[in-house]
Amino acid sequence: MNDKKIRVRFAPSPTGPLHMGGVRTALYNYLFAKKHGGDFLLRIEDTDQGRFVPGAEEYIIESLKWCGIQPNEGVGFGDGPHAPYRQSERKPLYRQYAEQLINSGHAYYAFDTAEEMEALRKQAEAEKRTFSYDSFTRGQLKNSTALSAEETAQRIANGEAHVIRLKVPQKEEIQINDLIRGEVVFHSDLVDDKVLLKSDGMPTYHLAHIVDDYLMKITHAVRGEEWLPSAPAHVLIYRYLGWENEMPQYAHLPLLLKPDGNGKLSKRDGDRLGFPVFPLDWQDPSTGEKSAGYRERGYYPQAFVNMLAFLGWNPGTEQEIFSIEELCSAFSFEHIHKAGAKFDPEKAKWFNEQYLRHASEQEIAARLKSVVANTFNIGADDRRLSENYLTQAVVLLKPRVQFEAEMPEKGNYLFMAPDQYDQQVIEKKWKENSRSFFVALANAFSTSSTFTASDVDTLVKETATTQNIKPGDIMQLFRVVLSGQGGGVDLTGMASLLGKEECVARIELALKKIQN
RNA sequence: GGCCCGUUCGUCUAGGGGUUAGGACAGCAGAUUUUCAUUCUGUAAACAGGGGUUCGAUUCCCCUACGGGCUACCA
Repeated sequence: MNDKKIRVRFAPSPTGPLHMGGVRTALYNYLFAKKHGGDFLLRIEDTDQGRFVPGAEEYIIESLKWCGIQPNEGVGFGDGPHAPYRQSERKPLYRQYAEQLINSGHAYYAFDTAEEMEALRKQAEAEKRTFSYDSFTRGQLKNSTALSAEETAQRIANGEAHVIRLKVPQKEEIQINDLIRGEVVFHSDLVDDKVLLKSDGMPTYHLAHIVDDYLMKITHAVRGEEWLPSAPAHVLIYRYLGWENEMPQYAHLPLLLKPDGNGKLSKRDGDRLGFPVFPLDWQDPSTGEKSAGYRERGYYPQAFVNMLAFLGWNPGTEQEIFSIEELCSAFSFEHIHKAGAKFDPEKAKWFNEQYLRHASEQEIAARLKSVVANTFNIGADDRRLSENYLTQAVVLLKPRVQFEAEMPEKGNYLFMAPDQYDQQVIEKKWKENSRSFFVALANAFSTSSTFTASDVDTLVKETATTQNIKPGDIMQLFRVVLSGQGGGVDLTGMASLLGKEECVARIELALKKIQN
């Protein structure tokens, strides 16, 4: 068992954009596979034709690519020895296994219609019970355990719609050994007769994932905790199919919870609290409804992945910043916390900030170039678009933002002269001698041969002294004159970057516009 | 309702029969700074409750409470 090659899968259904919780599940699968030199594959569980959403599969693939969680086998990733990896394309495979279960007496045909089931459920609800299709009720329902063999055969021969259900035994204890939770015991009396094959001939998740996991030689099934209640049915299916020895080890992951209040994290929470719940932007093809993605919000995929990894897992050390390679070697199921994790959008930003701090200024500058050009309408040969200028701008801006995309807006004064000036600062700091100070400063700038940050510092202080002003009294005014704003990047660094001519021009502009 | 899983600072979590219960985010205070940040320092903040077991429980067991999940011909 232990010498088998580790094979895990991520098996989402294409019913919409991939939720960040799903990405985390994929990530844990990936980390576990890589840690043990195993395989990680992507299987698309599209057995519900009614819930299929166009574009969802592509979205899943693109999301995994963006995150750097690359399957080495599966839909969108070159398939592999077990193709196809899309369950709808494997449809003919499943019926034989359902029939095998019927033949061995572990499953049966059921002819109850959806309407009949609905009525039963309503009635039970009215009596404050829950209807369950199980070992206690199946005898009174329309299925091959209750009907005669002739009638069953007749109905099938007539082409009557039917499903195949698992025949769950009474009075058995079903134990599953979960990698995260240890031994969990269920009583079979409380397990319902799950539908294995639907009336449209498609398998349900229960049958399909088992057949595929078996055929695809999956060794570990890592999935969300919402699957734990149906795990005993899965154990039974493996057992009755004769595959119990090949059954993968199950690991049920804790869920991602809402930041406030209770319940699992949903799309609504993102809208309500203003953070993305999905890796990429998504627009619902039928409603046109849009959902924000981490990528478009400006998150680095590495930061997103790092953040996700720490939601329910920890390395057991105090290190928090991990590359995906480091995550691979540090990962283990023992360090997965059992309780659900409330998602904290603030911490997510913090992770991005950490990656931003360590990002290369040159690379950020290169990425920002076209945005800056467009935003400020700057021609290609302008010095403000030079690598050097942009890089210096990034150096100044980097410590004050959490996302590199904030930089152009936050540092707009590095790319264009202000058109208005912070009135509060002007009123408070502008004195009768201010005008003469700036005239003198412009003069001093003009005659200076070099213009480094420390040159600016010296020139400002010298001018202040000759004008009989304390440097502290004009520093913020100087900032407003140059940028229009009372706060911002390092002042002398900014002046130096803007350059002598631009500074002089901005002083003259300010002198014209500020009336005091 | 039933079944299953869970419960350490506000949040993510470490730890584990004897600890000053550790870290991070957020908060607060201070230092630095021309501003806003960054950075640094400091600070406040937790073992849900009750029973056991034990010389000793936050740690092990049970109960309760609370939270979560499931209870479809959805996954």
